[in-house]
Amino acid sequence: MSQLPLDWAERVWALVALIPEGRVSSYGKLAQLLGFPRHARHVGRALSETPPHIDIPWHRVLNGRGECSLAFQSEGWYVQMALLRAEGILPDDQGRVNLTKYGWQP
DNA sequence: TTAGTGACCATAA
DNA sequence: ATTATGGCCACTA
Repeated sequence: MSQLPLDWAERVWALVALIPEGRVSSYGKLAQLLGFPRHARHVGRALSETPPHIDIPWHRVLNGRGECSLAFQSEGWYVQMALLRAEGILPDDQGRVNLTKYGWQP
């Protein structure tokens, strides 16, 4: 299961669950909020290991440039794009989300 | 033990 | 605007 300390992953999931519909955040931002400013990679890792029964808005987490960090046009990429569009978050011409506009702060 | 990798990021040209 | 570079740290081989 979790290759990362379980408490860490659970903190990530709990924080992601707080992101309201129509807003987004980034890996680095979440790591910062959790008190580990340079651990962005571990936020991504925790999300990649989210068990199916944990229901959180993982699609609201993008990289620091407002882009989807999943492989371009991969299965997950399409899913994330669709979920974002479904809640009114529309990427710009470059396929990116404006973080200053949609970015979430607790 | 070392080297490579990754749903990352800040900074510098 | 874009690339390049160095840093980050847990995991794996």
